[in-house]
Amino acid sequence: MLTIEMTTNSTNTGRPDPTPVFISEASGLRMATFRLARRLRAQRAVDSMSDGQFAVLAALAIHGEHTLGRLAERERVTAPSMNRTVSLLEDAGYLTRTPHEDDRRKVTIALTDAGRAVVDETVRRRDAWLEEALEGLSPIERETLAAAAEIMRKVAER
Amino acid sequence: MLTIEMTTNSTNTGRPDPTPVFISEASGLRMATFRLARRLRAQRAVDSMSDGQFAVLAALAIHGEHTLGRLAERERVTAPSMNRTVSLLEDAGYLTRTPHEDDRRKVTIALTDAGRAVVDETVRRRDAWLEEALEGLSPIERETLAAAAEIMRKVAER
DNA sequence: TATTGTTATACTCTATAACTATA
DNA sequence: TATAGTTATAGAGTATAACAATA
Repeated sequence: MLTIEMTTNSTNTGRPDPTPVFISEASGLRMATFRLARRLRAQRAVDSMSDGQFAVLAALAIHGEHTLGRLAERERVTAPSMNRTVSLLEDAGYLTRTPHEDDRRKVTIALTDAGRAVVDETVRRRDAWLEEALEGLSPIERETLAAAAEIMRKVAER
Repeated sequence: MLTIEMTTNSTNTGRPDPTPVFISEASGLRMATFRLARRLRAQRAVDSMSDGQFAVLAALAIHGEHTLGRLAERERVTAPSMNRTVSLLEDAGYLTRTPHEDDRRKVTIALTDAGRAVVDETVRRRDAWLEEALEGLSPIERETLAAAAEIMRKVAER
């Protein structure tokens, strides 16, 4: 895989840019992705819940119960940080911490019904907001977005 | 022909879904947008800088100098929060705080060359990462993403 | 001895309330 | 009196270091 040197910014030294069209594509997609993500993130079930807290609940909803260490690893924070977040969510009644069956050093962290409800309601609001927006588009535009979503997932996973 | 991968809600209660295709489109786009945004956000010039700090520098780079209040308003945080972030960025040499010309209660906050360099380098890295990913795609896939970016911006602005 | 989780401590980022300076 | 910014204080979220329990 070859590396491309990009010079799109305002500190351009004057050297001509070899691939102007591709650069424009990347910048446009980057900005559009950030703006749409920001709008979607604003749609929440519990307004006082931070993104980090919600991400933990969402991970448990999608991937099932975790040990503390695996949860910290998945969210890319340290174990003490995750321990603190988990404690707050436990106090709020959104998840439970139970001793692991086999290895008693570990704990099993799982969603409660209340925690699952928060995830479901947040997902519902975000999708409802987006759905309403999609309804204002043409069929071709919607097909373009659906196809783009597949490609974006592929790109994000590389 | 593109197949949309269904990612139904695992807590579906059995209630019939009135618009399964549209919801699938929305869910797919929502998840793809969040994942790509997360990957892009990880590409930074200064690794220790928080998203909030970088957002301030980016706002100054895009929209020019601000008073403290306008900057807080734009980033949707309180004036004391923004004041603290601005103080840290000022200490780090990324922006300057100067008295306002007309109204001496106000301060004018502007990027330094170092601050602009951080913004430029971060943008460069994100676009370079994305550009490399785009190179692995077909021309049609790239066209789809370029068209989708336009639509996503339109959707985000509604 | 190594691993898993937790506690101790510290710094950033957020907020609300109170204060200073200026209009 | 109202506005712009700042300071005081507190809670959330992050980290590293040290500790306890278990394998």
